[in-house]
Amino acid sequence: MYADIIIDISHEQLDKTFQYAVPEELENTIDIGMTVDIPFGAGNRIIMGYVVGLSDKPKYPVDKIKYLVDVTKGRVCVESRMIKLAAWMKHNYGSTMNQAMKTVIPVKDKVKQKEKKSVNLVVDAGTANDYLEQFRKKNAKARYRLLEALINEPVIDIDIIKSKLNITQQTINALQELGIVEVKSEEMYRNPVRASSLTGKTVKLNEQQQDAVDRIILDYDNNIYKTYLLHGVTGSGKTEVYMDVIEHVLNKGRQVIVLIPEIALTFQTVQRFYRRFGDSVSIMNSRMSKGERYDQFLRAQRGDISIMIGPRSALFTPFSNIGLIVIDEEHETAYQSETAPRYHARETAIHIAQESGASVILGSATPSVESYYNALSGKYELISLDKRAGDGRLAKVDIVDLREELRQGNRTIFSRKLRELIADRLKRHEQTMLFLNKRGVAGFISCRSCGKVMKCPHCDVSLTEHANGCLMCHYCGYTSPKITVCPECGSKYVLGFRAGTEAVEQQVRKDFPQARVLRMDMDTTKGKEGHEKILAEFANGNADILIGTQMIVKGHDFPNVTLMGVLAADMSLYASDFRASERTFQLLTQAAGRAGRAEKNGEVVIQTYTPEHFSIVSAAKQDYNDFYEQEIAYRKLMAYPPAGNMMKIMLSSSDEDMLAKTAGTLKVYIDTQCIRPGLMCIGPADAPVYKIKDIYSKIIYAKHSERDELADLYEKLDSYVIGNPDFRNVNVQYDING
DNA sequence: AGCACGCCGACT
DNA sequence: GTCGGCGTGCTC
Repeated sequence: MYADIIIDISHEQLDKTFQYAVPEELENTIDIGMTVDIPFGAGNRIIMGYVVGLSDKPKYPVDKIKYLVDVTKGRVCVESRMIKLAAWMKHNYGSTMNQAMKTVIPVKDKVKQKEKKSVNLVVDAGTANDYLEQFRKKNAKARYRLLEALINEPVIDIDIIKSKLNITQQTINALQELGIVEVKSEEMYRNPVRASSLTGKTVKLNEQQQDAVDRIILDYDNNIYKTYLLHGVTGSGKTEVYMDVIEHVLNKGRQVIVLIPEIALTFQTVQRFYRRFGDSVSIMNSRMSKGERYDQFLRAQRGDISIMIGPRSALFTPFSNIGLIVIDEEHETAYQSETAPRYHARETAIHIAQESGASVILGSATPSVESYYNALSGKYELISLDKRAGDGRLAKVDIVDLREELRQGNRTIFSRKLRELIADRLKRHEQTMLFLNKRGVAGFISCRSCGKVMKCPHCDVSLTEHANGCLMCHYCGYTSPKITVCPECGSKYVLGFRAGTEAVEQQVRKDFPQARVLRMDMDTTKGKEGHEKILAEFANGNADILIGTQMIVKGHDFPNVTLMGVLAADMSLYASDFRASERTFQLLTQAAGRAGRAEKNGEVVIQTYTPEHFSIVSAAKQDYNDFYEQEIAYRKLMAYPPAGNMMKIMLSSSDEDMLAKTAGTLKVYIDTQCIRPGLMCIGPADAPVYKIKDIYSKIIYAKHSERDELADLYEKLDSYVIGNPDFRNVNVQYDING
């Protein structure tokens, strides 16, 4: 008997199955999905591998086939559906089979918690220079290169050494044996989850909620498994709908996965599920220890639990009979993985559901344009909840035109209206939140006088400013010279937004010295604890004003907040990304939902240079359909997803010249060798952040109306890149519809 | 990823 | 020659 095995080394050249002979005594034990120990390579070193197939026929010269050693002890066997899922992800999102396997197998007992290794110089300058001279004489080029670099900079990241200096592990080992360097690895540590207790009231479903539940349950009982888009305005009680459907599914003896964006995975949310479903609920989060995760995995497999709540990785809980997958806040960007395979939890959930005959509920107050498009086209079923469940009221929203403020001579961060309202709230001892939506801001240029933003004439996304003052499009590479006067109105107030949360804090302290101010951003929330601490302090009323970025508009409810100020709504509007309008609408709608969720009337002030922009207008009206109509027209016009499909091909390398050369080669290859009707390819252009840690990146975009065409293109490009030695030091990543 | 093999310049 | 060191190719 022979076993097809994926080996536990993530490398393109090893990303295929290897056939091993199964020892007779293991023939009855071995099964697809098991982890086995195998001898590999010339040294027959023992590594791990995953069994993905079994057969009686050898497909490889029999004399070269080795025997596998054993089934790895202390590891759980994954079901074969997980291996199929991994293969699907590999094909759809572009990754090695090994990476896909690791994504799908949630528990790794040998946790490679992205430990960062660095090489440190451990001898003094004199000794180092002696060695350097010695290497030069002996013509030991690699050692010379390495030591030279280390003399300049005594601590260097091991990845950079290997890629940028083209040094192999052997050279590092050699210097280590000579006692010149040491390799140090930094371990990341994580916090255990801490729980406190809370109580809440149970809610009776209103008519609309009950309708939604009934519709889904009726289909379910008739074995119709669909994807439902539950479009419910803020406060319409989506969670209650989920819970009723979940209960029904559990009663049928099937299991449920509930996905929540990590940031919203607070104890409060989870507590609601605990209260209703008790011990059958389990949580997964990224901060759990390997032991805890391993337990979760076993418990799910044994059937001890039947509901798993967690971030996108909870999707891979090994339940035996999944009946329902719920994705809350389905529009959140956290549902897309940042590492290969760059899968999207929504698409993956739908795939899993189709494979196992399960339903999917997507819930959001501001659905992603993709999902709404699918709902309108009949691919998903749309269920709307437009009535607020409790007694909550919509906040009153005011849009303030900052251009007008400028004309009136007010050049500060706060409009007169906002300043007045803040003073009023201070007097009434109610709380204020000030929101600076800095998401994806990379130096766009706008006119302070007329609000005009410099955009690419071909791609209709914002141009970003480079160090030399040139403006550049990150989709197609279009460049325009430095702009000093507004081409629209001739004003010389053309510049980018530079204000950060610190600047806002200073201004608040200056204008309202009596106010107690809290600031929440990357700086003040080092680690997860900081985040919760600030929110708790604000909730307890220890501050009057909370200033922050996106974090403050997500999740938590503060009943005493009656004023929300959005300082510059435009900021997220002009990220150089075709989803900028969508993000802006979502953020503003969420922000507006923060004010006045309880009995007190809330007010929202949105300050902007472009009060007429549809994202801002429709967010102020809390009108999703209005927003959607205009946004989808734009997507259709530009053939952006969901109206078309777009593949992002990102090339990165430490060698700038090589990067430029290979990016050009690849573009030419696509244009000449991959001709297919309807394929459009733009670029290469510099990535939004061109240089990160000495690694340069360029991007090529390919558009096509059919997704499969792009997947085919990916396969073709991938094999071309692997076969071309020029790409040796260039990393190529693909991302479809990200 | 890591091991073996073949090539290349320096040294006995 | 031959030895230490580097780059390349292969691994069931």
